[in-house]
Amino acid sequence: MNTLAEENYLKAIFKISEDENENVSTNSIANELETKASSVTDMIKKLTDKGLVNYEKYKGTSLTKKGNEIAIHIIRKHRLWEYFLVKKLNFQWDEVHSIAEQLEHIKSEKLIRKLDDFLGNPKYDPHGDPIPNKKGSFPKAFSKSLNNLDINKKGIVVGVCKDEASFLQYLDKLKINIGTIIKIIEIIEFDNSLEININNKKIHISYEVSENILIKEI
Amino acid sequence: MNTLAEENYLKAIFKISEDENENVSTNSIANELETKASSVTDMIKKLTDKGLVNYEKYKGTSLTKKGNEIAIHIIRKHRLWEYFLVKKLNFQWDEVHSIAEQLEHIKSEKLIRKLDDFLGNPKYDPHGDPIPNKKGSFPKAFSKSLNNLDINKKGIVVGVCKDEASFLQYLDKLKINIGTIIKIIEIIEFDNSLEININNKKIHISYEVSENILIKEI
DNA sequence: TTACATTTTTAGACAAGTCTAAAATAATTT
DNA sequence: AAATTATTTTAGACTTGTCTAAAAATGTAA
Repeated sequence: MNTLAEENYLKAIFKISEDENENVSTNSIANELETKASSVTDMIKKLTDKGLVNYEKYKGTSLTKKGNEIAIHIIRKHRLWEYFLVKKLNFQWDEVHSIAEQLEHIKSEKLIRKLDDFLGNPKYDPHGDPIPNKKGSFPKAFSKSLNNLDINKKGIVVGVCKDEASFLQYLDKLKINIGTIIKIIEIIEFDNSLEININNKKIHISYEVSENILIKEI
Repeated sequence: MNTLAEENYLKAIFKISEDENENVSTNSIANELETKASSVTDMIKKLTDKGLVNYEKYKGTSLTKKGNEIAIHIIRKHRLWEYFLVKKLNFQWDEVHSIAEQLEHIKSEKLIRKLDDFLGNPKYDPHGDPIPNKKGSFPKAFSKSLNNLDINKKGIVVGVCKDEASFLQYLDKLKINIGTIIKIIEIIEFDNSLEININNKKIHISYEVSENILIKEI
């Protein structure tokens, strides 16, 4: 059984590994967890002893098979709880992250199995992120970021890459939600920002925003 | 904000205070929490500094108003989660205690408010224990222990005083549940055990069991 | 390739919560 | 009331997870 701190480290390493494909650096973990590099080094040693990460001094860290499985299981729990909070308790999608960060550490296999069934075995969480199944395999994501959509093409929003409340609230304000249909009208070369069409209204969004919206081409 | 350990101490003190009406002893807390008296002394000092308990060396401990409120709030959360686990996720009543012991420490007022509404603002948990409302007041319990019921009288089971899995499973085996109707046939003077009638079957239970079954006379 | 900057690790300290062993106090027995 | 027993507290140590400051390794630039 792993402690809360250990679980958070595994999750952080998993998250960083998703983007960069090499060993993750000590600093990037420290950054992700808002802690100090020295604390990370200490914890990494402990996780190495437990066989959850591969680590060589000054060379960075990667998850072992076992560590990866645990990380995925925590993500599964996190996303199932987020789904519960939004779909059953009527939370807004920007409110659930911090509560799910607590709930994801509750230890009971049976609880998660039963919760999954109760929710109807959902495949995607309220942010459009795939929910791994019991065995740890993710449903395929057919999405791409909005900034990769061509001009004049239409896409349907299936998720977001950022779960900061401020970002999600901004999307709400723009009336962008899961299921919203977006058409690219113009790509401003200067800063890669976009003119897009939503419900027959033309709006302008920055490149950074477009990067963090996942769409499926239609 | 209080730590998990602090919350468990407050809960333990509350629980002991329910039975005995005086200051609770250091040893009784140690016993309840399966820890050592010296650890209790240390923690009690911390809780005193935080204004959550009244404490005088060698004289025992009691909850302050503030400490009492926190304890009741944790009990509210525990019982709401138990209700959720049994009524929504179809857990057995003997399985939920340890999971609820984890869930009760999740910090979010909004979560509990929404959970309460989602469950239909239940007044009693699956063991028949009253669920305090937002303001911390308990619904009145009109129950008494089965051993206090007179001979030839009938009662309906409304709760239990013990939530050990072995006890609850034994009750299941005897077909005693919330709502079961019990009639006292004979009280054996020698050991205060009881002959009782359930669904027209005569069975024999020990005094210890009868003590831990709550009934309402009918 | 030497010098400087950045990253990472080590060493030592600290807070929370626990423990054991010993001392202090309270309760009980004779 | 003195002696014995039980309870409670203190003192000091340990673990987990964190931190700061300094040392070591690595990376970059002239």
